[in-house]
Amino acid sequence: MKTSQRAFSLLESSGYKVTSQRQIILEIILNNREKHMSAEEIHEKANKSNADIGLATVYRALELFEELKIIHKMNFGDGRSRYELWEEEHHHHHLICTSCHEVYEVAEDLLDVLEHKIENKYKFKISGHQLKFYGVCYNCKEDKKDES
Amino acid sequence: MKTSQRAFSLLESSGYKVTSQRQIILEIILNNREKHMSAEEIHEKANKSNADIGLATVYRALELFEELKIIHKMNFGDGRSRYELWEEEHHHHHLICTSCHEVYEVAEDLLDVLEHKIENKYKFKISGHQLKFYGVCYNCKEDKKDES
DNA sequence: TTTCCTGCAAAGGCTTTGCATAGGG
DNA sequence: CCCTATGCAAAGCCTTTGCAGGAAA
Repeated sequence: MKTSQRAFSLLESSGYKVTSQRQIILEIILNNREKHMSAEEIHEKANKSNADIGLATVYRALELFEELKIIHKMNFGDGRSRYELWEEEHHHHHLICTSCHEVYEVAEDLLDVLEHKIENKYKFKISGHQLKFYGVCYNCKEDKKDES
Repeated sequence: MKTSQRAFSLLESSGYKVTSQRQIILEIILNNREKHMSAEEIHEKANKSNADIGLATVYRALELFEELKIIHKMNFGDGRSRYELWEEEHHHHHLICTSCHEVYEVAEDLLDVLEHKIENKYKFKISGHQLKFYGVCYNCKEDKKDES
């Protein structure tokens, strides 16, 4: 469980306290990689398996984790923010199904060439990116059976 | 002013009415390409130069335009949705400065290869994409003067 | 005339904030 | 002990909705 160690020393060295609530919240995120949970969902999970944590505390912890680059806030267009581990090189993309609204992760990155081009042409120092593809996933294709 | 013609025939053929409010709202969007305006900003502009349009009407028009693929709703992480013309092949990306929060547009696309790869590997039929780069823009670079 | 549209205000949903208490270092 | 963190409830935003009057077709 390296990630949590790193995260907590980061908290300490930044002058923040390692509270039980923060530990629980981070643990939930770690145990649910690739789930893109909302604050509400994290809150529910926390209170299902542990003591009572206030929703406001969840929001404050998430804000802090984001500031420390432990997690990433994202938006998939459903009106609430979703969170994901930062992952050193968080070089993956998301496929969002416009039919069932499922979100899939894609390992490929391949944006390096494009990034360099943009950095030079626009004099813009890139520190991160977020790429979403919209479309219809395998499970939602009408002609799914024909493909067997 | 081709785009608005196309938009209004689309409205009619879909059974919606061409009202003055919808015309004004679309006109504002057309006259402010690349501005990524929020509903509130469109509302302000509308009431500055014209009669009174309710904010709810703006939201309803934007929702309709999005459904008809006349515009695109996006999210730049500032808590409100922003809108942009659909533009047949809306193949451009956004540079978001983490310092001044300005949003720039990039003409390059170059995602075709990646898209095909993903379509095949994940059996996902892609219909659109959205790519955001985060970083520091030219105007916010500290070493700006050294580069002259 | 009929049906859809608009404005207003109220309601909704997510997120943030104020304040008194609890708890980490 | 001191100072930050938490919980609760209230407040803040952005967005959506209900409803009665108004405007397209």
